[in-house]
Amino acid sequence: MTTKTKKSASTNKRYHHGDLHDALIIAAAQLIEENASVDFAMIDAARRAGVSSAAPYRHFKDKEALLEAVSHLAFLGLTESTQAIAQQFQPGTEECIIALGKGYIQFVTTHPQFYDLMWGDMGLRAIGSLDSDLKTLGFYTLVESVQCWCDAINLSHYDAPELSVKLWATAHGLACLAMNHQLEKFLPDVDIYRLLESSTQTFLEGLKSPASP
Amino acid sequence: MTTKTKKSASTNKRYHHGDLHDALIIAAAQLIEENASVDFAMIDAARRAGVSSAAPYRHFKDKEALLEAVSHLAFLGLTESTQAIAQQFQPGTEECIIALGKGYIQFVTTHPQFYDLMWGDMGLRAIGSLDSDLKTLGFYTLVESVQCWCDAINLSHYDAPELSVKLWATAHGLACLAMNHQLEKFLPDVDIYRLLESSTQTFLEGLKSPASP
DNA sequence: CTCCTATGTAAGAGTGTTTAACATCTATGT
DNA sequence: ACATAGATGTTAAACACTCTTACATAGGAG
Repeated sequence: MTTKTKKSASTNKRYHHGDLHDALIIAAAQLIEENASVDFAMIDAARRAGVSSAAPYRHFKDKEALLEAVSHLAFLGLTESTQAIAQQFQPGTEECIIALGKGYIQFVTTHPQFYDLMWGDMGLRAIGSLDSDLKTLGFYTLVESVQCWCDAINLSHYDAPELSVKLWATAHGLACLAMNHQLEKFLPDVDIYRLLESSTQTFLEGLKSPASP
Repeated sequence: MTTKTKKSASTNKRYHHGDLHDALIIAAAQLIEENASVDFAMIDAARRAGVSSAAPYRHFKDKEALLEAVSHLAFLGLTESTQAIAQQFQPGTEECIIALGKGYIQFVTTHPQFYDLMWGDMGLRAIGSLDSDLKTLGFYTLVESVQCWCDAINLSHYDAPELSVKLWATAHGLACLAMNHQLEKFLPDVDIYRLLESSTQTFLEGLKSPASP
């Protein structure tokens, strides 16, 4: 025996390890970050948490379930970041809408390794319960701001969710292209945030134009 | 021996199989399509081509090399589709620009299994030689049309590549969101092509507005 | 015809996921 | 306290997949 009783490193919520469930999520997130890929090894996450290779299966049905938990964490981060930004700006202003877009791009591009988890491969399958709430919260923050913008300049005939999807798509697309190094290929030394800003401004300008659908 | 000499099914370029190289690419593409994932098994591609599990490694260094070849095929399809569309419309018209966007969305969303290969995980690493030419051809088709549009209505002070990137980003973003079932979640019964069309129109309208950067 | 090289096969090493059987810890009731 | 049930963790091994090595064979050039 090695007398490694490991009594109370952290809050002693769980039995043996203390909190293997969360420790595994954190370990997996770290490995994904380090490898810049979701293709980490289950056994490495286990080792990093200080347990044997089979232990994780007491907490997660399989590797995909662990990935889903990490995905949940990632969406939590995005949602929190979005809401924090919304509170720093006057809702309904162009600045607010642009800031939300910039924040989105910032989050996505600074965590490229989480992309697959959030929108890629994984997004297509699985992802059950958390799907409804967590994934939509951030979007409705944007919708709220867009609705305010419409009301403020007498354009209430527009459908705020639809406009929001269009704005979201542009930010999402720019973030994707940036992560794939497409932006720098066609626009050397481009600033993605400036791109989003001017793009959004042009779009909003178009909405104000008399020749709008 | 099974007397399966398989003499001349296709052009007899290669020795034993005839053309294992291409047969493997096709088999891999099929498997990716069927599994709706790039996570196919090398041995299955080999079996489908009628050879042993080690044979593919005579033609492809590893699995990633085979995936890269499939990716090449996918980009070829996208490029051809884009150029075909460009030829059907008067360059420089809004119809042409919108059609290019619709074609892009059509290609991406009808081949969702190729997304990872083209823009996802794989896109980030590897992908060597084909990167420069094939991946850019389609884009420059768009740039050309945008440039014509600018010239046609005296807006030549705009940077066509930059505008093209913005338009591309919107189409790309919409396609991504559609594949992840985000569109239908927030806009039930939405038509993504109508969304792209109105979005593009609004953007172009914004460019014509006097209050443009 | 014989040899060289491109191509393919068989077998297995290495890596990683997951399960099964067994061991140990914590909580709970008495 | 103490026993016990059930949750948590360990070891060993089954299974799947990638990729390598050693050997076999086919077809063309001399």
